[in-house]
Amino acid sequence: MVSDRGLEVLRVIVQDYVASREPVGSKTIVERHAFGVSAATIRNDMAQLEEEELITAPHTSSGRVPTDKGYRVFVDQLTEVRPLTTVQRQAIETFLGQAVDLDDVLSRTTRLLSQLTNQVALAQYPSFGSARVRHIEVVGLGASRIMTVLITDTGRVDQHLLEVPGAAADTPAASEFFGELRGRLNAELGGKALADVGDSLRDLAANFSPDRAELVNAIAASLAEQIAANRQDRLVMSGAANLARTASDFSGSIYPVLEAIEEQVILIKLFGEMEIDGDGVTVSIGHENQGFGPGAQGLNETSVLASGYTASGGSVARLGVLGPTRMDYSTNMAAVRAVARYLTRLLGEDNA
Amino acid sequence: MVSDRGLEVLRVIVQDYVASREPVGSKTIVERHAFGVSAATIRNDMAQLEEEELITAPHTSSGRVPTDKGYRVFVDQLTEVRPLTTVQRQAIETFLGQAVDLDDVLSRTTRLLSQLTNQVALAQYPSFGSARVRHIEVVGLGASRIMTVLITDTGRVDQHLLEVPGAAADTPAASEFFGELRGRLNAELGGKALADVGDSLRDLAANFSPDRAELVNAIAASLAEQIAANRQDRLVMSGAANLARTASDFSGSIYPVLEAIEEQVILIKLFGEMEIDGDGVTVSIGHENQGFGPGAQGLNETSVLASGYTASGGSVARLGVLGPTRMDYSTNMAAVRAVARYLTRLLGEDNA
DNA sequence: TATTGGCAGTCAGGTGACCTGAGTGCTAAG
DNA sequence: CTTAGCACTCAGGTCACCTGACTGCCAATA
Repeated sequence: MVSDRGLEVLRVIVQDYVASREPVGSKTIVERHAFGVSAATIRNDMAQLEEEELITAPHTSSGRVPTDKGYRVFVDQLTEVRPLTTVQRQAIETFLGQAVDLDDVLSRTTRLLSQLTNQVALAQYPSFGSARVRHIEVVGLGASRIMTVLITDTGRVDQHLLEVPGAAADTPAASEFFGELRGRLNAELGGKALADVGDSLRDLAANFSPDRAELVNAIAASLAEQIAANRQDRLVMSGAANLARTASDFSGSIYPVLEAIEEQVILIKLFGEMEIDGDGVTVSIGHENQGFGPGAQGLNETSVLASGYTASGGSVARLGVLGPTRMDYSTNMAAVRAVARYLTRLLGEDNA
Repeated sequence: MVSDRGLEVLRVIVQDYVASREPVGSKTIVERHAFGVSAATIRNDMAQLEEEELITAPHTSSGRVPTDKGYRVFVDQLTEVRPLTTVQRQAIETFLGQAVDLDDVLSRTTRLLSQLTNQVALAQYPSFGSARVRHIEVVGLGASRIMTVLITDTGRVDQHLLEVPGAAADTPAASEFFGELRGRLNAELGGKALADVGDSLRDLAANFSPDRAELVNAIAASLAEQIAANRQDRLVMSGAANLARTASDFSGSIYPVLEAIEEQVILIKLFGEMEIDGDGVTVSIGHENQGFGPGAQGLNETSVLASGYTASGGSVARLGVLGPTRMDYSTNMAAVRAVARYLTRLLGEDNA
């Protein structure tokens, strides 16, 4: 077992290594921290930590470096999420407060978060899964072209074009018909969860005269497709340049890392698997990122910090940062948590 | 002056250097290309090329490398844009053909282009500048919340939320009023260029009863803001990982390059300055990218290829690729041109 | 038993000497 | 104008060497 002092040694190893980027040895530990024991004693503790695979030596005669497992223990037991400074909090409020729509909110969120952490920041669009229909529009755009617009209570707007030859969609009659259709759609579907609208859409044509059936069905199919296609979430990303800045933290090129990030599927899966309790911040470290498809091994030397935010309608999405395992967990976790909280407040009140 | 053979030498230097990534010397030139003269003669030609600053020697005893100026001459005079293979053409059609909306089109475009060129691909949203209003929606979303949706003939949809306390926007009366407002807005503004709608919006309230004036003005202001805020273009980007792959082509870190790319303003300015004739491809090489704001010197060692595409309504936007100056101009220019052409066709017919 | 000082051993990384080979510029001759 | 030849340059690889920062272990100590 590792003694209390041993854990304390682990902590300072992580902290010093993150700060200095150099393997830390027993001598520097006793010099920089008041342990009240000699370097030899620290060496004994370090031998135990190495036994437990919490630290490792890059080569025989060098100091020690935390392993993924070491970072894990550090994150779980040894670090306090230190609160942000008031200046930083204000920066969040002023910068995010200016956003005009959901796109803008998420774009600003990632830019802000990447600046606060000096890492790559990621944010997921609120999932359609548990979102509800707020409003549906059907608009004729010329003779044979119809646009459907789906607005959800998460503030998301998706449009879809469909082509219906011979629909005569720009006549007054069609306009009236669209009005009726719009009314019925909103009456039937308004407030329903997106996952549940399928059935109602299928029966839609029964409510209209048979000669309209084809058109109604085309529109219903378009809406259904719109919902299905958008079920797959999208990610917003910012701060990729920070990866290049910290390139020396990676053993090889940063190419596989960038590639894994652009392959958004991997991150979406990873976000999905990370359990997040309340407004906490979850961390996935190094090899823990594996198993999310080919390309995910590009994330072998990175850590992902994630938290959740809630858009109105209760739909939860993730946001977080990604960087080398050698990162300042304490500060970055605080930043992620603060931004997630603020985002929840913003989107909650904004769409209440 | 540089002789004809001298230019031919420049051409093979560029081609060989791009292919091999190594300075090319007189001996390898006579070995690999049938010039019918000796290495010494080539050396004389190279001395002239160096005199003209078209090539340079990294160090005394090594082969030569093209300068920015050398690439410029190569691009302007010595390269044929070789057509794409049928397979590649088909890839463009099938991949882009599946797109469902403008976001999707541009996202697919950049992913495709980055795959075709192995470089970073960029695409600009069609500018609002010359776009026209296709449709405007006004929707009540609860008691005090109103959403305006602006649809342009470029296929772009922008929504905006506004808060009007006490608007009672969810009453039947309000709904009717919104219908009237919607009708008037579309009648007055439909088909107008976005740049020209300002005046009409200002006079809008005069058409409604005075007790509605405040609300109408709020909505008009919202629409005006929506147009103004979106005048500034956005960029879609893909293939940043390719920069990491070609990292050895840059003298320093790729950090400043990535940073310049994320700072979209620089690229938007650069795109704006590049003159594009017809469906040609314009190239900006190395130092030519300077002068577009701080951070632009990050693009000192990159070249930007750009072409234009036309969305219906005549609004022109740019797309292109960015990579190290040491790139395969011939192939990449062909890819950019082909994608730009296809995009014009797609967006033209799709919104005709 | 836990801690300590001391000592021998290890090894990454820096330095300097050296060599090799690719490539050049120049000159004189064809 | 072209060519062959020659002397020169220099990047980059290799090798030997040294230094300094660590460690592991052991015997002494509190």
